Amino acid sequence: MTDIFRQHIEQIVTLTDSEYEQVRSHFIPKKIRKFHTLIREGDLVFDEYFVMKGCLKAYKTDEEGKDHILQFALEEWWISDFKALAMQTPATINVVALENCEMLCLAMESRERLCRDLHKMEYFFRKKTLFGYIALQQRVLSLLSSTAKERYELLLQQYPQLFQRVPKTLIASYLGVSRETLSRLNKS
Amino acid sequence: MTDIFRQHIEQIVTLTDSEYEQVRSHFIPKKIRKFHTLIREGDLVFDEYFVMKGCLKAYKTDEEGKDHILQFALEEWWISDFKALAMQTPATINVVALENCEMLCLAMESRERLCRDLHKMEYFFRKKTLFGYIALQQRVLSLLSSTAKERYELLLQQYPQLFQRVPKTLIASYLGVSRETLSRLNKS
DNA sequence: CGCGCGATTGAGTAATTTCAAATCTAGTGG
DNA sequence: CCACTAGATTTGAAATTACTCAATCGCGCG
Repeated sequence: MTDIFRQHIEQIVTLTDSEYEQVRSHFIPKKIRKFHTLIREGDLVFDEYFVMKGCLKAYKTDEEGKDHILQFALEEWWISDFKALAMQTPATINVVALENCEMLCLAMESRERLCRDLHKMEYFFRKKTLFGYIALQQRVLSLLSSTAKERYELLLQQYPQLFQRVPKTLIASYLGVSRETLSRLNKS
Repeated sequence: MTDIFRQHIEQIVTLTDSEYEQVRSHFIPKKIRKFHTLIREGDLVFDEYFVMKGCLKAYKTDEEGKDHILQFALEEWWISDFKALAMQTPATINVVALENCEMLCLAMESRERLCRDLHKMEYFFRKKTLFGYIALQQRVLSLLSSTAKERYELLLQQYPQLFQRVPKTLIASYLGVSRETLSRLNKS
């Protein structure tokens, strides 16, 4: 089998087989069924997850009960409540499976130990985090300076698979508009 | 003198004097005057900057000529066009001094070399980037789920100094509302 | 004193939201 | 194969919100 996890890491650093075994040994497979919750608001969070198969959403529910999507995670994405994980505070978002999912679970201590023991992995996580930071800067800029239609088209272009797999309502709440407005965008 | 740069790093990793000298030797002091441009859209970007004194804005101008603030940088903040720096593509934002500024300038190769030579510094940059990522996630969530008034009050609470130092117009374009709307928020 | 910049206010306009209803679609069981 | 149902999407109309543009205000500085 082609190991998408190893490939994912080796896009950034090359590993010997024994290094890879060392890395892999810290990840624990985990499955979760469609609609089930991986992280619930208020929970303490100890792990982050690499998605092998399936699709999840991380979202926050506001006072009025409306949901706002912080991120989706398809195959080869990482997901968690990174703030809760880093600060060891209760989760402020929910993470829920949109399909049956298979993940690799990495405990925070495992990540830190990997980074300590394998300089390459500290490099890997630094780069990965930097790319995430850059992507979020782009998202902030697009929230500030683009119309909903432009944001929609950009997302469609960047992640066309997403539109086959998640309901439009969720796309709307990722883009920051109501589902009715999103629907009307397609027409014009 | 109290070295705010060393303190800044030692909030995350402790360094021996000689390690600190090694780190410090890669940073080149740079001054820039109020209203002058550090990075101009279209430039190639080779450096990132640690602000010792002063205040800058990173912003994008849209097709209609309106500015949108991606970030401010006060003392002890880092600023650059991180996307342009990481990808070695032309800058898509401008970085301009709002006051006379003193910075420490770090070339990308110097950062990578520091990370290679000093595992502690790779750890430092990984953590720093993670905190930046988390802060941006919070900003995305507040853009999606909070009213302009709530975002204003959060910013005021987190960075009260900012309001003494930058015009309200810029605060408005950071929050994603017109300056008139921001002005009316204070009243209600 | 008067100039200029930033902030505020008012009025009209444009865009988005809300709420309700209608339509479409995929999956289920007869 | 077809009818039925639940969920998702679309459409319509009214209400709300934010925007634009223009005018005014307030303050610091020469």
